[in-house]
Formats: sequence, C-alpha cells, structure tokens
Amino acid sequence: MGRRKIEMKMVTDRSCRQVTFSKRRTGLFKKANELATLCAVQIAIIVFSPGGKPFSFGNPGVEPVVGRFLNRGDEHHDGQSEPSGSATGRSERLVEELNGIQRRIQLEKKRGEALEKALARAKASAAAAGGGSDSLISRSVEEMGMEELVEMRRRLVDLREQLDGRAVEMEASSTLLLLSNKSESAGDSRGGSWGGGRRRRSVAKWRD
Amino acid sequence: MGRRKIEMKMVTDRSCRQVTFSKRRTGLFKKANELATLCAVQIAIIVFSPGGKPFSFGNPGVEPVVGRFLNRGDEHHDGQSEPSGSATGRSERLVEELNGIQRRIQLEKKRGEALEKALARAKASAAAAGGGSDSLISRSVEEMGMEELVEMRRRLVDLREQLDGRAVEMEASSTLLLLSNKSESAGDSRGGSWGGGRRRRSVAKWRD
DNA sequence: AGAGCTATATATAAGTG
DNA sequence: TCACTTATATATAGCTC
Repeated sequence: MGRRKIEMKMVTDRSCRQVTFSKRRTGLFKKANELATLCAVQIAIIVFSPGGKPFSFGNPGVEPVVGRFLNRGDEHHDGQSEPSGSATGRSERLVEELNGIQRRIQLEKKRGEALEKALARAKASAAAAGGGSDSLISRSVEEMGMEELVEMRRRLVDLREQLDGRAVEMEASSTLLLLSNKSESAGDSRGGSWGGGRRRRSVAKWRD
Repeated sequence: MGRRKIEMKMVTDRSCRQVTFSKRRTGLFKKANELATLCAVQIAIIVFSPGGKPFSFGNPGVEPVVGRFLNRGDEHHDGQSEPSGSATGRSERLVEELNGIQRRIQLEKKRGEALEKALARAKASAAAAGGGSDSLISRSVEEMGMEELVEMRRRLVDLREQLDGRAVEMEASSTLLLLSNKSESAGDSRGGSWGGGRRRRSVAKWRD
C-alpha cells in the first residue's frame, strides 16, 4: 500500500518497525471504528507496541467487550444473550478461540492457494514467452528448488525460535482456562448424544 | 473502498450489514495479522457480529493478550487476577493440541512466504530473459528441483488437509471435553483419536 | 450463503521539510 | 521523531452466479 510492496516479514530495523507499527495501528483502529459504526457492533482491540506499551480500542469500550467475551454478563444488547446461569460460557469461549485459530488456518490456506495459482501462471507465462525452449522455465524451477531448500532450513530454525516462549505463553493461558473451568458444574443437557461420536458442528448457538 | 463511497452510518439493511460485517471483519483480521507479523507484537481482537456471535483474533492468542492487558495494563485494568496452578494431564493434552495448531499456523505462514519468494524469483528470472542455459548440466539439477517442488507441494497439500480436519476435530473434541468435564474419566492417550468423532485422516504427530 | 469480479476508495511505504 | 506528500498497493461496495 505504499510506494513499494513490502515482504510480510518482521521489519528488522527498529526505527522502521516502530513507524510501521504506529501507522498500521492507527489504520487498524480506524478500520475497527468503521466496522463498529457501519455494523453497530461491539468490538475491542488490544495491542502491545514493540516497546511493550499497551494500546486499545473499544466500542463501547474494551472492558465491556472483553467482559462479554469472557462471559461475565453485560449483555445489554439486542441480540441473543446468554441464559443466565449457563455454565457453558467458558466452553463456548474456548470454542470461539479455536474457531479463530481455524479461521487463521483458512486464511493461510487461501493465501497459499493464491500463491500457487500465481506461480502456475508465472510458469505458464514464462513458457509462452520462451518460445520453443524451456531453458527459462527450467532455470526458474531449478532456482526455485534451490531456494526452497534454503528456505526450508531457515524455516526450521525460525520455527524453533518462535516456539520458544510462545509455547510457554500458550500453556499458561490454556491451563488457566481449563483450571478455572473445572470449578464449575457443566451440567449442560444438550450434550446427551456426545458419546456417540456426533461429528461436526454441535455447539452452534449463534446465528451467523 | 468499493465501487462507491459509502456514508459512515449504520447500514440499515440487515442483509447488507451482515455482508459488510463479514467482509470488513476479514479485512480487519488480515490487517491485524500483518501488524503482528511485521512488527512482531501481541494483539487481540474481539468482535460480536450483528447477530451476537463472537469472533476473535489473537497473536499469540486472545487469552494471553487480554490477560496481559488486564493484569499489567497501564491504561485500563479491573484488578482481575488469575490464580496460577499446574496443568493436569487432560489440560496438558489440550495445551499440546493448541500448541500444535499454532505451530502449524506458523508453518503455513512460512510456506506462503517461501512460495512468494519463489514466485518473485520466477517472475524476475522470466523477465530477465535472455539467459542462456545448458541443457546438459542444468538438466539434472532441473529434474531434482522439479522433484523437490512436486514433493514439497504434495506434502504441503497434505498438511493443509490435515489442518482443516484437525481444527474441526479440535473444536468438537474440546467442547466435548469441557462439557463432560465433571463426568470425567480422562483416560485418553496419545495415539488415539478422541472420544467419539474421529475423521478418516489420522493425524500423524508432526514429523515429516 | 459464499466465491469471484472490477471500479474505486483507502491505506500506507518512502520521501520531504 | 513528527507532520505532510505522493505514488502504489490493498481493501472493498456492488454485482453476478
């Protein structure tokens, strides 16, 4: 969206990263505000700057939205509201978190597919331009293969780095989630047929 | 940003509003993902659809970010504090599943980046044109590269399929786990599929 | 619903003061 | 580091299937 296209990789330069963060944070909040305005919905965004400073946006505020998400009431909205006393709140929240993860997977999948298509087109294009010789294509493919090998190696290294620390975070939060859930009675009646191995969507409670 | 400029007022038509919500929510999450990637920051978004259904995005997850915000927020905080504890066997498994999914997301992301690079290279190579190439030597390398590509793609496609099934499985299984939390029995074990619903594809624990 | 498809509206990477 | 500008890259409104 600027003079040049940038790679979706962490900006290495601290200064540039800070600038990018500020600009994009502004843009993100603006988008969130538009979404809230156009669709009259509750939304909350929490983001920590590279320096660790917290920034937030919320309609009508961060706490009401987070609270609602965490199932602590505040259902002052027209839509459906949790049956009071429901013990499935946390479960549903976890499910939504999982759904969120699933959506991210879908996003990445889409991106991958788009890239594959583009790659295919590029190769076809190169083939057409190359006339009778396939040397160009061969060279491209060859380089790509080499590139892949290098990338794969780097990928593994990066991956391990990213996982360290993240796994810890995930573990802590997830554990808290589960432990806190334990103290409640789950007495939900809908689950009668769970043991039978019903597959797919069972907890759909919202209409979207 | 479309064919026509729209007023920043609530979209009156319910149907249009829903469509707008879906599109913009997708765009917002995408932006958030980019921000998180480019600047390596923690971010969480929670939004309720017009119908009241919750959607969320989080890097590394909603819970970690919200928790950090609530506990150490410089701007807001409601004094919420979570008790800490150790993981149980069951939660450990769930945590591992979550971590696994997170790892896969990272892999997908990396894959996209790699393909993107390859694409750029292919284009550049094709554009540069004129490059002579000897069929003798590069032939073998070419074939190797080709095989490499084909093989890698196959594996990636497999991974994608697994991820899709896995995510769905996680959703159902987690819900089952939590709902039947008090009945208990746990048992489990690493290898098997969960309680009831398995899918045809047995998910091989990472390694390939 | 949900997946494309443009024509436009916006966001924003660099550049400039 | 900020405030602005500007050339490009993206997002998306309205449609179609």
